[in-house]
Amino acid sequence: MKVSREQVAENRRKILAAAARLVRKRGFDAVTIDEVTNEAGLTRGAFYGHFKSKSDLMAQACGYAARREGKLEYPSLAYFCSEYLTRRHREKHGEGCVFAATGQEAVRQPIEIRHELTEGFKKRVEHLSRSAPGKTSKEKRSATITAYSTLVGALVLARMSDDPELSDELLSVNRDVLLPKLTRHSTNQFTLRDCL
Amino acid sequence: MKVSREQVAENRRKILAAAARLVRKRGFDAVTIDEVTNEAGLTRGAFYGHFKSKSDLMAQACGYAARREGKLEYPSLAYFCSEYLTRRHREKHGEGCVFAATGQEAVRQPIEIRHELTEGFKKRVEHLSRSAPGKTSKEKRSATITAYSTLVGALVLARMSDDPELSDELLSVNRDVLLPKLTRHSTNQFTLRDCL
DNA sequence: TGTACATCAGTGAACGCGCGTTCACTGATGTAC
DNA sequence: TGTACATCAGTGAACGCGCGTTCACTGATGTAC
Repeated sequence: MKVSREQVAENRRKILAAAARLVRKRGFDAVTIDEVTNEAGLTRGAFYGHFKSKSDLMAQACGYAARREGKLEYPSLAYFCSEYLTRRHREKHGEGCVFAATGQEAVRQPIEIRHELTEGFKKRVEHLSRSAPGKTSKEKRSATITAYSTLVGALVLARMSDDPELSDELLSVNRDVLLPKLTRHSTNQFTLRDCL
Repeated sequence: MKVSREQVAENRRKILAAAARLVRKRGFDAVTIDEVTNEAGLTRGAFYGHFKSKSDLMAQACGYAARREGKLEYPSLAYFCSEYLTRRHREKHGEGCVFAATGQEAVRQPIEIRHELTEGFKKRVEHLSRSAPGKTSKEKRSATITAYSTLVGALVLARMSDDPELSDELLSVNRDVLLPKLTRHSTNQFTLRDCL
């Protein structure tokens, strides 16, 4: 049956949020239209009124997740790293960093998906660079890129590992190496709670 | 038709090598039994004489790739990093680092697959630690783990990026940050060519 | 404001395709004599 | 060493299932009067 215009917008938003969660939890190939629409409280058939195809949805969901699902403020790089390398983040497969959760699979996905992720990553680097250590903006950017690379690799490897000790070690070792470098010169404003 | 015992062993080896290549290139879900057996010069039906199931093959293929496909010598950590962060490695989707190529997807795969990757990763860290900077073996291990995390993250992000400049930047920035740290104290034996 | 009806978002069955897996068959291997 | 035959690795058709996508239908919305 027909629904109100507000309901249409709300349904679309729900599909997008469900997709952004499920693509990180289950991956591009494994997530199904059924799962996504059911999580949004709809049925399969409603889907194609909102999106052109599955990969269209995936691209938009990646963009949504990469833009931190609409959150406007960014945490400092130091705080971001400190929250990133935690058991909590490692366990949150549906809500964590979209680059660590889908970046590697995205290589084999349509260019639209890679594009959304790339643009999201650029934005994030720009934001985080502001609070990065370094005298010039080039130094700040380098510090951010290396830190982010380390975060993504550490999380991917920690999640991959079936040995809990190794997994914890990956988080703690990288934390010990990374954090001192960032807090030394940073403004140390550990105020934001929504960094992931 | 029946084939000789040597041919059976050779066929099995070919299937394994093809799977190790294709799983890195196409991912666990996307690679098919058809692709693998055809690349090995066989047909679909021959498969179940060699492996219990697709995921059995995937686990063995991951173990095979993680053990560097039978290569015995390990390069130094510095040389390993220097070869890792190259355009050549970024482009070699089927032959590069198995952790960067499949680690993130492996999270959603059967435990046997994760186990093979984890054990392979442990072995590799142990080997590379020997040539890592640091006074104690704990320091060497920490340096190796951080370096490897950075490598994996950098390669995943570089491959994800649809912007060639950003992709190159991910390689070069991490290279500039990582290599000086490793060569300062290392033995500098850049002799091995088979590090990936 | 009230009513009649055209619109159209959502439903759920159906379609088509691809893939993992099975199986009856083939014919080369390798062994028993 | 030579031969007859049992074994069994590989073949390719077939099965079953799941998933993306389509479509005829339903009934609530929202507009024209």
